[in-house]
Amino acid sequence: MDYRLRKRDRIRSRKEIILLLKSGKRIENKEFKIILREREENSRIGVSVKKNIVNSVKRNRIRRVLKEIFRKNREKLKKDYDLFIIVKKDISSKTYHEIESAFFALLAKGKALKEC
RNA sequence: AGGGGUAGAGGAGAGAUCGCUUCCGCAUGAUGCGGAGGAGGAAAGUCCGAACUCCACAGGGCAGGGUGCCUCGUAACGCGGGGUUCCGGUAGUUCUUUCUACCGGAAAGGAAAGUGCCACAGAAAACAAACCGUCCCGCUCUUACUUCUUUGAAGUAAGGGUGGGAUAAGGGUGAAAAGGUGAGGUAAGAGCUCACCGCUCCGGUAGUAAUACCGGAGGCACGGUAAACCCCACCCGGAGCAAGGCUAAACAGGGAUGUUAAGGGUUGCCCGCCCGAUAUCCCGGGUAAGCCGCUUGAGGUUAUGGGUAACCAUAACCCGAGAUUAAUGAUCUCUCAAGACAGAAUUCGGCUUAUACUCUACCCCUUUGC
RNA sequence: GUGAGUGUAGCUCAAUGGCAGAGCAUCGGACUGUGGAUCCGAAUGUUGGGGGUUCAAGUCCCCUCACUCACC
Repeated sequence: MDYRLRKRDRIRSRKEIILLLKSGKRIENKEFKIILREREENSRIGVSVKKNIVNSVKRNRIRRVLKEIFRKNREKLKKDYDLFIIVKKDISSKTYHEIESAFFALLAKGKALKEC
């Protein structure tokens, strides 16, 4: 399995994001809002952290951790998706593993994961 | 030894695995492989100053904004260095005033160009006058005493009233009361006169200067506030890398002006200047994908020299991020003092603010010892 | 990137440089069998924070924090 996360694996234009926001399926809890839509092949990710988390170092860490989680666990997705994650709460003080389990719990709620 | 302040230096390290991104090389034809590099002292706030680019010129006046002890540094600054004066603290000195040293701070030009303001209290708040009071003189009333033979009159003293004059010493206030203290002087007083201090003016000396010191003269005039208006001196064209340029794609055009003067530009106004036909302006429509700008620069490090210093000069060596949904990360292990504030977006010079912990220098406080 | 504004009692807002107020809300009392309404009374402030100018600062000046808005 390829664990890399190259440019083609990321959602890279404003136009695409607006389209996704209009047409995608939404799942959310207190921390995240995930918008996803099925794709033919090659899952892609985009992360947006709200500015109410004032400190930019914290925003950067949250975004990087989420990208890392996606990179390592892409094969667990049921199908290929465009996946846009909006972070609503400051979760920068949590560890990688706490964020990971919270993220998977939400994805499972949206039935986007393979059956284990 | 502990605490505080100011200034400065640093601000976790090592290993393994999996990634991201820029450049170079090779393979190749869109990705692989290898190599090298990859956030800060504040990258922050956007409070100042510049570079750079465009607006076809930037020139004058008014308006507006900014700065304001002196001097040096700088590309420039509202920044920095050094000095002056004033203020605060500490220590010493002195009966006290004062003087000296060290540390810290200051938007520190002009109040004898003009205007405004100075609540409450107070007699009065800026023109020094009125009032109370003090003193002298006149008139008058009351009381007491004395003198004259009595009625009564005169005189003296004290007190009250009133008129004229002298005065600014005193008047409970206030942030501030018209030089201060002491002596003389006077009817009472007063820079009225004198001594010391302060102040103003003039001259000299030292210094580039701010200013300091010395000498002389003047009886003293000039309350505070310009971070109130204002005056004076100096500075400022406007916009900002979403500047601006190129390529590609897409769309729908319409209107106005028009040959020497309408119009337009010069982003507050006037003059002036400029543009003026495949032109200019206005309205409407379309696209927003890529490339350049984009990192070698008022650049760093070291040495030598100059300078009290900020800084400057010369030489050698070095190249140390360049993204665009936006790289510099994640996990695990080990070490210790257990890791703060915090993330580049055109680029520099400052200022300001945040900052666990460690260290250095100076100053202050507390305690203990010599 | 550029520019403008706001911050005062729990809330909404006032206040020429001169004793920080109003309305609503809160609390206590009266009225009522009880509650509401009404009447009487009371409490409430580091004027976002720090420093400066001034005799005196919410007001003037500087720095700073938070928030809001506008334009490209």
